[in-house]
This record gives sequence, structure tokens and C-alpha cells, in this order.
Amino acid sequence: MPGRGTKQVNKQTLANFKVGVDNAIFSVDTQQNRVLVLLVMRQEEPHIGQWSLPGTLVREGESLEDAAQRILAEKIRVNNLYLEQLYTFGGPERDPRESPISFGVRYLSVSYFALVRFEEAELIADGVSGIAWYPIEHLPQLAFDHNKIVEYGYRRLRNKLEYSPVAFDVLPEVFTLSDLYQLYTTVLGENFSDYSNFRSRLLKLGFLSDTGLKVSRGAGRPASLYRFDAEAFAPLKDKPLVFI
Amino acid sequence: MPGRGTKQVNKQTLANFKVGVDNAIFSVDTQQNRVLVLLVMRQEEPHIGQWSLPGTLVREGESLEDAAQRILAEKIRVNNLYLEQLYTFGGPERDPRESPISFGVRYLSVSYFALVRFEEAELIADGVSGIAWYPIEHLPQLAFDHNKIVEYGYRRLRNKLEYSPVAFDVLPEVFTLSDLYQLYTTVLGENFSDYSNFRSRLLKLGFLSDTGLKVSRGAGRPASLYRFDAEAFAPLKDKPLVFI
DNA sequence: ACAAAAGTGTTTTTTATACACCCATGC
DNA sequence: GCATGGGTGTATAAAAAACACTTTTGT
Repeated sequence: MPGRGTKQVNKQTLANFKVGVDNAIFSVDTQQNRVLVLLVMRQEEPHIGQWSLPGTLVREGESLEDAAQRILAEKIRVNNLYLEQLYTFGGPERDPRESPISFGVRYLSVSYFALVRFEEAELIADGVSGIAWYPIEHLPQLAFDHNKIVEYGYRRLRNKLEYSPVAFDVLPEVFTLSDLYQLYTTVLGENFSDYSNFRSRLLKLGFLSDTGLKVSRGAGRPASLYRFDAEAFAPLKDKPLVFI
Repeated sequence: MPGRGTKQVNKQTLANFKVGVDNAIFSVDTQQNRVLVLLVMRQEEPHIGQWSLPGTLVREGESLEDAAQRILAEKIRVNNLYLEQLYTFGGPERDPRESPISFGVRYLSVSYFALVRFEEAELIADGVSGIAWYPIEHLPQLAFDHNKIVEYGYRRLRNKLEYSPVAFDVLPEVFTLSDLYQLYTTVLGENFSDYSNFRSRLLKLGFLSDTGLKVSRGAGRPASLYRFDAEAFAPLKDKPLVFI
């Protein structure tokens, strides 16, 4: 039974962990057709002065998701929110703080994926730390491996959009069908579907309720404003839906 | 700027983490039409004498996936393997070792999802610790929150099966089309598709190559043996495929 | 009047589903 | 020769994709 007798040694070589939570918070600016990521400027070493994802270390008695909620609430005020765990990044070389001389302390990052409504999201600037939305195509070099986390999150966003109703967590409360279509083209690219087919498919699913209101944006016929009807969607929740 | 002045207090209340990796290792017994999970009997407190997922604490300089590979290799010998990160479970109440008197040490579990070929998988019994395949419908009460992890992993397995070629990591090197069909019905249930439709869909995709060999199993016409052709599949890798 | 944006409908093509039937083997 | 599992083909239904056309507004 090799290994059994070396229990002591094994225990000694265990990595020592600090666990942090980093949020990849996405929103979509339907006006400008851009996918945005929330970044904050680091105020502490390491990587001081570099942009990074909003993150925090987990406190005693706090669940991972609680920590994700907490750091999110510190940076941004929203009414609506989609939040789910993304991935856990824990390679030994991801953080310079884990050096041989610092007793091998390892910083593990459990990342969370969040979606918020751009229009209603209110950034909390405390005057000291920088905070800003960045378009996904023009991200700066981020601290740690946060560029990788964003990339991973963006992939998740594209996938989610195809088979789950996350779009309605990103759009304003009421929206036009072209808003919805714009959102899909912005995230998924131009060629995912014809507008009129997209339109009829979505309407046929039956969880978009016409508010009766119309909105006129420049020239052209005014568009009907729709609202996502969560109750009408509920029975479809576990069905393999296609939104594309 | 509330919070900034209380930095000391915050640091004091940070949770202290030990990070473990737990593997949900699945295989499918095509003979008996059963989905199996690998369990090991715990030799240490807490939960000594209870079945659990094979797990380990992460060592210095070791990545999470390395740890997953290591514990897997300690329990089972395989040629082929599919492995991916599943989820990170880190609620404060998941492990009795995190009690107030033990300085709030928290055991966080990064779980990995693995698929192996049942026929070629050789369990490593060290004579002391119990190790066994359990059918997923008859799992015992597992240690910690491992039942939840298995449930989560099983959901992943069902999803993966529908849109990725993981089945070929579970089947033997060569297999008949009914083996493949059996595997799908075993995991996904009886009514997912007609055999003949399943058959033609899979063959039309073009990555199953007929070995020319036949195998006869009792009465009935002998079945052709196929092999998964990874090269023929490669160009389809990023396409949204449907295997169901 | 006409361009622009919204919305409707029809045709064509592709894919899914159901199921009927032939084939090769063991007993 | 007939039951058993393997394998092929066809007819029908449904869904996806393409695109032509109408409606309502601003200018």
C-alpha cells in the first residue's frame, strides 16, 4: 500500500489555499450593438493599477454564491440579475502571490457569470477605484488570468443565448422584437437567422406578451413593445428550446 | 467609502480553505444496460466507513486537473479517458470539519466529471479500501454532498451525450451500432429515438468507419463493428451536432 | 412621395418521425 | 423454418430557411 505510510509527507505538501470569487459581469448595449464587460481598476498589489474583474475573497460562513452577490452589489445596482457559476481556475501559476517563499499559498478563483440590464445598471463609483464597462472586442490586458475568464464567460453567454431565455435578463423590461433581434445578432453574429423567421419563431413560443404600447424610433413604422412572461415560459423551462 | 476603513476586520473574517478534488467517474455497462459510478469506501474521518466519490486534497504545485488525474489513476487503470471540470461546491455547511471550534476551516470541493470504458477499466483494489462500481439508480447514501455531485454529473452526462461524441469514450474501441444505441437508451431512456433513424443519422455524419469485422451475439444476423474516426470528426468539432 | 423600419405570408428545402420490410444467422 | 437481432428504404409530418410583400410611420 504505497502512500499509506507516507501520510505525514502528503499532508505537508498540500497546497494552502485562499479562495476568491471573480465575476464576469456582462451586459449588452442594444443602442450601440456592443457586448460589455464590467471591469474595475485594482487598488492593491499584485497587479495594482491594472483592470480586472470585480472579485473578492470568501468570508467565513459565506457561500461562494453569496460572495459573488456581495461583490456584485458593491459595484453595481440592478433590479434584475442572472448569476451562475462559471468555472474554477486554480493552476499553481495563476497568481504571483503563490511563490515558493510565500509558503506556496495558492489563490484559487471560482468565477461567476452574471448578466445585467445595461440601461438600468447603475455603476457604483466610490471616487477612488475606477469602474467601467468595456466592449468585449476591446478589452485591455487584465490582471491575473482574467482575460481567460472573460473569454470563457463570453462563450457561455453565446451558448446560453441559444437555448435559454437569458436574453430577457439583459434586455430592458419592455423591448421591441428588433431589440431582441439586435441583441442576438450582436452576440451571435449576423448570419444566425433571418429577422422574419426569428420573429415568428419567438412569437409562436408564446411567452412574449404584447404590452399594447408602441415606440417610434426615427423613421419607419412604430414597433410594439413586448414583455417576457415568466409564467408562460415556466412550463417550457426544462424543454430543449431553440431560440436561434 | 464604507468597508475601506474596516479592512483589518475583513481580513480576519476571511474563510480558511482546504481544496479537494472529487471525481464523479462514470461508465456504462452495455451488456447490462446500466450507468455506473465509481465509489470508494472512506478510510478516514469524517464519514469513515461511508461510500464516497474518489477524492483528494490538492498538493503544492499541482493543478486541479492534475489532482483529478492523480486520484483517478490511483483507483483505476484505463487507456482512454474523458475528463472535465464539473462544478465547485463550497457552501459553508458541506463538511462537518468546518465547525466554529476548528477555526472555520472550510473544505471546498472542485468536482470533476470523468468517463471511462467499463470493459477496459481495471479497478485498483489495495486490499484495504473498498472500491466498486455502483449503478446510478441504486446509489447508497454518500459522504458529504457527494450524492448531489453525482446527480449533477449525471445531468452533465445526459447533456454531453446529445451534442458531443463522449459516447465513444465510454464504448469499447470497436462496437456495433446497437451497442451505441443501447448506450443511448440506457442513459437517455427508451423514447429518445427510433433505432433505424438513429442509425442512419449517425452513419450520415460520416465519422463512424466500418471495420469490416462482424460479431455474432447469439441468434440473429451478425453486426458490423464500427470504430470512431477522430479525424473524420475533427472538422465537425465546433459545429452544433445532434446525436440524439 | 418615398425611404425606413415593422410586420405578415408563402414557397421551398431540409430534417424528423413512423413504420414496413428485407437479410443473415442460430436453433 | 422460424425466431432473433441487423440493416435498408419509403411515406408522411414538421420544422428551418429563403424571400416576396404589406403596413405604418418620419421627412
